[in-house]
Formats: sequence, structure tokens, C-alpha cells
Amino acid sequence: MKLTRGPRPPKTTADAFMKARRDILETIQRIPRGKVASYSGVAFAAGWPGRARLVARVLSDVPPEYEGLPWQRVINAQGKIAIPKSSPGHLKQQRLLKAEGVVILNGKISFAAHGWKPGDASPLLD
DNA sequence: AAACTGACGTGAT
DNA sequence: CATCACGCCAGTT
Repeated sequence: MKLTRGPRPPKTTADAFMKARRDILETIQRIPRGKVASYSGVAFAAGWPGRARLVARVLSDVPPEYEGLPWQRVINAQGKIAIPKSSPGHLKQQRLLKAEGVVILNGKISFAAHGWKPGDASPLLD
């Protein structure tokens, strides 16, 4: 009898990726209004240090069940909006951030002023 | 299968 | 400041 199609073995890499994506999205949800975090910071806080690129990847295609995710609060380590200036998303992110009180000076945001440190407070409520 | 592409980061020049 | 070279890694060509 040939069981070439038996029970599927766990694809650890893919499973790990799905877990990572969950961790990352949940971490971003905890960034409060008026605060921002870098891609690497989110990766670290999510338990996936060194995976900034993965955060970017996840953010570039947010699952529909995460509607309302404060994606605009994730910026690059230089304090700048990572989306290309030419993209419409750039302006949108800039508008959203300014609307929640984030100061953008010369295209840069001060982490000293708005940087989110996991463990600050008020999750769930923005 | 190999090359290329990012919403990245860091260190060197 | 700006650039470059790398390291990184899932997706796309």
C-alpha cells in the first residue's frame, strides 16, 4: 500500500513564520497613540530579534483580520517613514501620525520624544 | 535553480 | 549629512 500522501508532517519553517507574524502583529497593536517604534524594535519586542525585515514584510501585507492595526506607528531606525516618498502610503502615514500628535521635523521623528518602550502602559486602549 | 527585490539595520568611509 | 557594503530572509521573477 502506498502512503505517499499520508498525514502531512509539520512544516516547521512555515509554522514558525506564521507564529512570528502573529507575534509581530500583536506587538504592533500594543504601540500606544502618539508613540512610534522601529522595525527592529518591534521585532525585538515580539521575540524575534534581528528580524526587522520580517516586520516590514508582514506590514506590507496585513491580513484583513487585523483591520485597524496602527501600522503607521512603525518607522525605521533613522526615525523616518520607511515607505518611499513617491508612494501614496507615505503621505497617509504622515497624516495619521500627525493626527495623533507625533511631531515630524524635517521628515524625522524623535525617538526620545515618541519612542515606545514595551512595558510603558495602556495597551488595548491606544 | 539563480537572481532579484524590498515599509530594514549597522558599521565603515 | 550621503553612500556603500553586508547581513538578513520571504516572495517574486
